[in-house]
Amino acid sequence: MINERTFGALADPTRRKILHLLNGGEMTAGELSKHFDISGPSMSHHFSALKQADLVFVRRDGQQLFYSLNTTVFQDLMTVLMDIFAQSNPNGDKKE
Amino acid sequence: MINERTFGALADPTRRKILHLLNGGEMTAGELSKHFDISGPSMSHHFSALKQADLVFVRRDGQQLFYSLNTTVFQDLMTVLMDIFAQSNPNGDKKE
DNA sequence: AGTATATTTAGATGGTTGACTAATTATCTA
DNA sequence: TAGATAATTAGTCAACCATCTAAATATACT
Repeated sequence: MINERTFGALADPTRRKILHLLNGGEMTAGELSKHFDISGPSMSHHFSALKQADLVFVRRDGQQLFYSLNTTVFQDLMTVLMDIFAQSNPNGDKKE
Repeated sequence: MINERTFGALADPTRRKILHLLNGGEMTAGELSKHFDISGPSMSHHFSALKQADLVFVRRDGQQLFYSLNTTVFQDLMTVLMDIFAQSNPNGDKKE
């Protein structure tokens, strides 16, 4: 699920805020855009980045596009970070 | 601990591989560089990015600089990702 | 001091990114 | 079909990023 663009997508604060907003449930592009002082096309660019990063799902209902979190990527991200950071270090194997 | 450059630093595959190598314990800049087909100065640039992102520590011993993982950032990253992705976050104990 | 080794800093270059305005596509309603 | 609304795509531009070579800095050794 995680691809080469996933971390890059997370690197932008606007996109992290979009994801955070989607935490509360799906929202339309327009609703999301209202939370930012950024032009519609620029917002669309961010939505595209999030889509390509597999971080969000999209569905259309009439004129509106509803975005929602792809929460399965969350687990994948955790796994990747664990792989990078969880080390066989002094305390690493301690059970509690 | 996490700053605006942390996610950006993680967005580069070379830097993720550096971090993964450091998982096994501290290594010198030279040792790390041997694992990549990238010039020394470019590697140094990546080390600098990782330092500014608070992802690694550095210590000098003689001519050599030893890099090691800053594992506390791991927890911070987990917390931030949980804040973004974990559905319904009533407690809101954020640590950013 | 002089030389070798380890690493970073400086400067240049091509590619990527984030922003904008203008134009286009998709859909709804009359 | 025409007009309004929602959102994206196209085109542009400045800023940033990853890379390189060359030069500089820091340390060790003789």
